This record gives sequence, C-alpha cells and structure tokens, in this order.
Amino acid sequence: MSVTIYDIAKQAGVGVGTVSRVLNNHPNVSVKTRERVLKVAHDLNYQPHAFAQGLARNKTNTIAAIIPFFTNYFFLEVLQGIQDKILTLGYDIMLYGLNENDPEQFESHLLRSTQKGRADGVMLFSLRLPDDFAEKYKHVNHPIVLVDCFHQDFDSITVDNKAGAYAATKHLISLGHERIGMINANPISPPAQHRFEGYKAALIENGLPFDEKLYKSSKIMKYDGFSREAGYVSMIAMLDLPMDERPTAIFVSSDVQAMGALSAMRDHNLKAPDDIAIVGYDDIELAQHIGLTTIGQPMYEMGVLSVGRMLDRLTNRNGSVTHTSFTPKLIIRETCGYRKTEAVSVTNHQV
Amino acid sequence: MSVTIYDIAKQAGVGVGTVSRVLNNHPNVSVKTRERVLKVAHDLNYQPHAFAQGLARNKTNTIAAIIPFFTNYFFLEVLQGIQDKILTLGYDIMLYGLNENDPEQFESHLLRSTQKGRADGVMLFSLRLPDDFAEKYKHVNHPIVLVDCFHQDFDSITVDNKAGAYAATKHLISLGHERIGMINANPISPPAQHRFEGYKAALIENGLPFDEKLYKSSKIMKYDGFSREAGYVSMIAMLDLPMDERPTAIFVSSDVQAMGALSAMRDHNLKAPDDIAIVGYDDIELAQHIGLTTIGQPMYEMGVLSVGRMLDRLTNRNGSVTHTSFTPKLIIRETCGYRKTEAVSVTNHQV
DNA sequence: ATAATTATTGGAAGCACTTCCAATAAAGTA
DNA sequence: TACTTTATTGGAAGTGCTTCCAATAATTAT
Repeated sequence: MSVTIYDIAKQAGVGVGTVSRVLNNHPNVSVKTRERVLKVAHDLNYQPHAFAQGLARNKTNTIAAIIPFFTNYFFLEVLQGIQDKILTLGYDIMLYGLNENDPEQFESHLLRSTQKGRADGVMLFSLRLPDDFAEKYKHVNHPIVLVDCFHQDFDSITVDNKAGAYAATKHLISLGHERIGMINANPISPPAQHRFEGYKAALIENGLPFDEKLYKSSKIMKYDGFSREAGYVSMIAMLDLPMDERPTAIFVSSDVQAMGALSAMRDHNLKAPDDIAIVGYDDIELAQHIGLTTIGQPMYEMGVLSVGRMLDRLTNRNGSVTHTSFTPKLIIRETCGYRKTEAVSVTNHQV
Repeated sequence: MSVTIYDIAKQAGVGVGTVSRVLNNHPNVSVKTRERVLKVAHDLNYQPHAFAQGLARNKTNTIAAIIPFFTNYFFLEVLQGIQDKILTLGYDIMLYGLNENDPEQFESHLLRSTQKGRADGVMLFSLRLPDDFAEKYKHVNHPIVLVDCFHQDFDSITVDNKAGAYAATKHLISLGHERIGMINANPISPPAQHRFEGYKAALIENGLPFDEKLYKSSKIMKYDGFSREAGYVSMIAMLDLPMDERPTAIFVSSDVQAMGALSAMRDHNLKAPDDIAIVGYDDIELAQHIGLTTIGQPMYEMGVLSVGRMLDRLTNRNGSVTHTSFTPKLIIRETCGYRKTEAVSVTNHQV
C-alpha cells in the first residue's frame, strides 16, 4: 500500500539489502549508488515502517513511563525533562498514568509496558512499590529505572528528602524559632518518613528538643495524606494547643498541605509569618503565587538524568545498579519572614 | 529467545495457524484443542509480541497525543480522561509534549506520530494550527482529531469559549455591576478572541455599553498572554484610570492572569470583591485554593469523548467530520461576593 | 453405506524491515 | 598479465505474528 524499500530498490535498480544499507548509513556502499538510492527514497517520500524496523531489530525505540497523575506539577516538569532528552535520542514515550495508588492498575500497566515488543524499558515514578515487586520484576527482560522512589535492586534517581526537611527546619531555627512544629503526611509514605527524619535531625543537632506535641502526622490514606484537607485538619489540631504551647513556626511536609494549614490559620484569624511561620515542601506552582517559603526539587533535571540512566542500562544490561540522589534547595519567600542574611543553603549540609 | 506461537504450536502438537486462532478467539476451533493450546500458552507464560502483531495486522493499537506542556492542569485532566477510556479499549498512548508554541517541534512531532506504523491516529491539543496545516495533513493516512482547537476539515472537540465568557460576564451583571471591564490575553489566540466576543455580547445584550477604556488585551507573546505577568501589567494599566472611571468588576480571560491581576490589586491595597470583583477562567487547581470565581471546563469528559471520536474515525475513515462543543460552567466562589440566589447557569443560554 | 456438507486444521505467504553470506566487480600486487 | 585482496552488491533467511487456501476429519442427509 505505502512505499517500502522494495519500491525503492526496484526504482533505483538495486537490491533491498543495498537500500537498507544506505538508509542506515552502513559503510561499504559506493557513493553513486548511495546517492541514487537516497534520491529515489526522497522522491517517493519514503518513511520507514516503525514496527517492521522494531521487529527486525528487536528494538522498539520507545520507553514507557508509569506516573501517578496526582503528582501533578512534579509529573509535568519531570516529563518535560524526559521528553527533551529523549527526543535527541530518537526515542518515543509511552505514557501510563496511574489514578491514585491503585495497585491493580499499577500491575496491569507494568505488565503491559514490559510486554515483549512494546517498549525497551520502563520508568516508574513516585510509586510506593508493592512488597513482591523486586522478586517479580527483577529478572524481567526490561530495564526498570525508578524515579523519586527507591529499591535497592533497581537503578534509581531520587531526591534527598531528609536533607530537604533538614534545610527547611534549619531555616526556621536560624530565624530564631525555638518551638518548631511539623505537620506531616501519612507516615506510610517513604518521603513522609524521610522528611520527618530530617526535621528531627535538624532539631536535635541544633540543640532543640523534639516535642511530640508539636508533631502532627496524618492518618488520611488519600494521596498518602499529601492533601489540602490533611493539612487543614492537622493545623486545626495544632491550634488546639493552649496558646503558650503553640509552635511559633511549622514545617509542613508538602505545599498542598501548607495550603490547607494556611487556610486553617486564616479561619483562626492567624497570619503567616506574623503568628506562625510556615515552610512547605515541593515548590509547586502555587507556592510562588502565594509567596510560600518552601523546598524546591530539580524536577526537570531529574527527568533528563533518568533518561540518561535508562539509556545506559539499555546499552549495558549487566552493569551494576546505581542510585543517584539530588539535593533539594530552600526557596525563601514570605511565609517565614524574609531575612536574607540568615538564609541557609542546603548545599552546605551533608546528610 | 522468548516464547513464540511456534513454541506453543510444537508443544501442543498443532499448527501455528491454530494457535493464532485460539489466541484471537476465532471460531472454528474445537474446544479440546482450544483448551490444550490455552493451557500450553499459560504454562509457557506466553506474551504476544506487540510489534509483530502490529506488523501483521497493520495496526499499532496506540494513539499519539501532541500536547503543549504549558497547558498544565488542563493537560493533566484531559489526559486522565483519555487514558481511562483508552485502557478499556486496549490502546496505548504515545505522548509528544510541546514546549511553548514551537512550530518546528510541532512539525517534527506531527511527522513522527504520523509515521507509518507508529500510531493509528493522532490527537492534537490546544494548538494554534499553522496555516498550511490542513493542506498538508488532510490526506495523510492518519486520522487526526483536534481537542480544544478547531479546523473545519478535522474532527474536533472544543469548549464554547464565547458561552463561558458570556456566563462570566452575565454573572457580574446579575450581581448589579455596571462598569465591567475585561482583561484579555493576546488576541492572536482564538480562545482569547472568543472570550472577548462572549464578554462583549453579554454587555450589549443586557443593555450595557462596551467601553474601550475598560478593555485591556495583552501584547505579550509568551503563552499567548495567558500568564501571571500579563495579568499583572494589564491590571496595573487598568488601575491607572481615574478613580471614578475604574471598573467595579473585571472578567479576566484566565485564572493565571487573574492571579497576576489580584496581586496587582494587592499592591494597590485593593481587595476582591470589596473593591473590584473578579471572575477568572479555566478553574485551575489554584482557583479553588484562593476562592476565585471562575469558569470550569469539563476536561475529563473532553478527554473521554475525544478518544471515542478517535475510535469512530479509526473504524470509519470516510465518515463525515464532526465537531462537538462542550458548554463550560460558572463556578461561584468568593472573588465576586457570593450571592447564591443570583447565580446564573450558562446552560440557560444558547449562543 | 455413500454422497454431500460442514467443521477443523496445517502451513505457506505476507507484513516491512535487517543482516548475513555468497557472488561479483574493482582495485592492488607481483 | 595473472593472482590476491578488498569493496560492493543481491538476495535469502529471519523477526513473530495473521490470514487465506487447500486438505482432512467429522457430520448430516439420502
């Protein structure tokens, strides 16, 4: 139906082998025939058939990405990095979005994307991996790289949540606060755990006590407690404390939660930073709009790097597993009171 | 290397034709052989090779989506609709993101996605189409469906921008405002044009004059003026008017611009709705957080429907072109002053 | 029981490529 | 000039599937 290398071969008076060779820039074809073939191919407006190529080469030139939709802004930025990088390499992206943390859908996506001849490799994003994950997929024929999640046995690109939380808390400390609370998401989430660790470490290492009463974690399952609602109820709980026991500053484990916390404060006629200083986490688009001091993550870069890691893995299947961790950075805006000279850069701190 | 239908055929003592027939649920194969083959396939953990199938069937079972990244939340929601629908149909999504409105990248994406054997069809999102688009792609072998953009010659799913703008303006009118301004994006954008038309129509049809001085459009090219900055400068310009000529309410052509406008007001110590009422457009996530009254679009539904349209087109290539338009709806929050009884539903209005 | 249908089945051909091998042509060497 | 060596070249085989056609087996009708 459409033009194939056979058409080109006939028209140019050569064999299909030769056509294939010039189209793939193989050596050992005389310049005259090469030019002739190229001209015919161009005249006929030839386009290779992707699937036929894939079949013959046993290579799809596409990589699959499984991403939870709710990661939202993170998702978008990382994806952009991935795509910009991947285009330069001639690969395509097969997208598998995940609604909520639906294990069944995850399974089906994973199965599909690791199916023979569909993609060369799979990237998993921000996923809490099932217990049997490693055992099940370790020996699958597809490279798997983890982005923003971790497992010892797979290549991963992560961001150091502990360091980020440490930086956020340290910032509050350096601003002179001594009663620093934390509003955390649901501790079943690994990032939530790590952010808590960073918070606690910053307190201890700077001679401040860790006070149970100033720490509120969420039991909400939806989005693992990384939601506006979760932030709201945690803050309400926090404000239940007697006036003089309240924290003067709070590190909130995500910007959306911070949004909720802020509106709880508003409902109590409290303002940030005047009444309570707030640091968020994530630097979502919103944060900029409302002047939220927060922790930013190099999402675009992570995307770019993760493609690089995937390609490495594709060309060297037996290389040893690597783990790369990015350091997030503090972004100072208005919700803590802006005191430039006292800003702390996380890069000075090694966890 | 991996298990093929030949392995199954051998093991089950039948021919490959038979294997293929049972795997594809073709009739005319005895139940005993069918069961035998199925068992062997299961025991061998057989997976069909996607590319080989595609090649033989001349069908990829994937559809390509070209989406500008900056559409952000819209992008995400529509995509979710698409994917939920498409999964039930056994298709995959190939994603081509667009950075800004880069015509060159658009061209290359389109070329790639319409390449033989890569995808069965292409969906284009929120794109200002180049002039030579129709001429160039009308007779390409791939179905193309347009989402949130329009061209006479291609199937499209859009949302009625004029109706949305009308509803927004009408809401302001019904609240008693008489000096209603509009802050628009760059008029080169079709949605910007239509939103302007809706604004103007609402004014005229309700006996209010259209006043040039109360209308500010943007000349900014980035994001076609749908940006926070654009909103900010437009509002500043608006506030340059003498006190008594200022509008008492403003319809802003997008929520991000509204964010900018709101912060310009804040810089002038003005508040919404007390000093000036504001309606936005888009209902981005942010809008909910800041209580912005705005116009919401059924993004998820659009995604679902667009897949449906694509499938129709795939099964009937010569059917006539269809255009579907969704009616957006007014979402009343706080930036106009909340007066429930006077809320106007756009569904009562036919453009 | 025999002929005529109808239901299964095997396997070749085709899908559009790549790659390898043998064959031919060109160039180099003595 | 005759013999190697090297550079091109054509085309068969292979990639893993579907589908069509002819052949065989099972049913039904006579």
